[in-house]
Amino acid sequence: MASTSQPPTTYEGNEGGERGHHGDEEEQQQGAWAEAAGGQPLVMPEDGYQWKKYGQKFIKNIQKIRYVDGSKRCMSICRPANTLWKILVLITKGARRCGALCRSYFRCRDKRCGAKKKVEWQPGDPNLRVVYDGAHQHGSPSSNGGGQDADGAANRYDLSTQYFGGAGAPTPQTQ
DNA sequence: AACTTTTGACCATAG
DNA sequence: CCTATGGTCAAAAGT
Repeated sequence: MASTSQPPTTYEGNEGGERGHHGDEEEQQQGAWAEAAGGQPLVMPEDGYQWKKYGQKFIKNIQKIRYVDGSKRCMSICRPANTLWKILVLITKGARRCGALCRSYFRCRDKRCGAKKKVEWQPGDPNLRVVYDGAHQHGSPSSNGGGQDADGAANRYDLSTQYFGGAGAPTPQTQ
C-alpha cells in the first residue's frame, strides 16, 4: 500500500472551484446532475497542479451489462479480466452511460512526484469527489510566479463528456 | 511531430 | 476456489 505516511484526503469541490467540506455523500439529486449535465459540464477542479489521466473506470449500475465470452470488453464497463462474462447488453461505448459511477485516475505530471489523484463522481452528485493520494514534491503549483505553466490544452478533462459519451442519449434511469 | 487524452486489457488483491 | 473490484500499463486516436 502507500508507503507514504499520509492518509488519503477526500475533498469535495464544485466545478466552480470552491472547496468546502459539506458532508453530503449519499445525496442523490437528479435535478442537480441534470443541470450540470445540460447546463454546465463537469470539469476537474484545478488544484494548481498538473495531472495526467492514466485510467478510468465505471462502477455501479454495471449489472445491467452482461458479457459474452469472445465479445469486446472495455474497462469502462466492467473488468472481466480472467473471468469470462456473458455480454447480453453490451453497448460498447454506450455502455459507459450504463455506469452510474465513474472513477478517473490521475497521476502527477512529474515522475519524481508520487502524488496521485482519484476523481469519482455520481449521477446524482454535481460535485466530484477527489481523493488525493500521496503528496507533491515540487513545492508550489502554478499558483507561484516562478514556474507557472500556461496550460491551455492541459487539464481539459471533460468528465461530463465521458459520462455521456456525447451520444446525447437520455438517462434511462427513473430513480 | 509531439504531447495529451481515451479505451482496452491485465494484473493484483479481497471477499 | 471462484468471482468481483480496484488499480495500472500499453496502445491508439485526436488535437
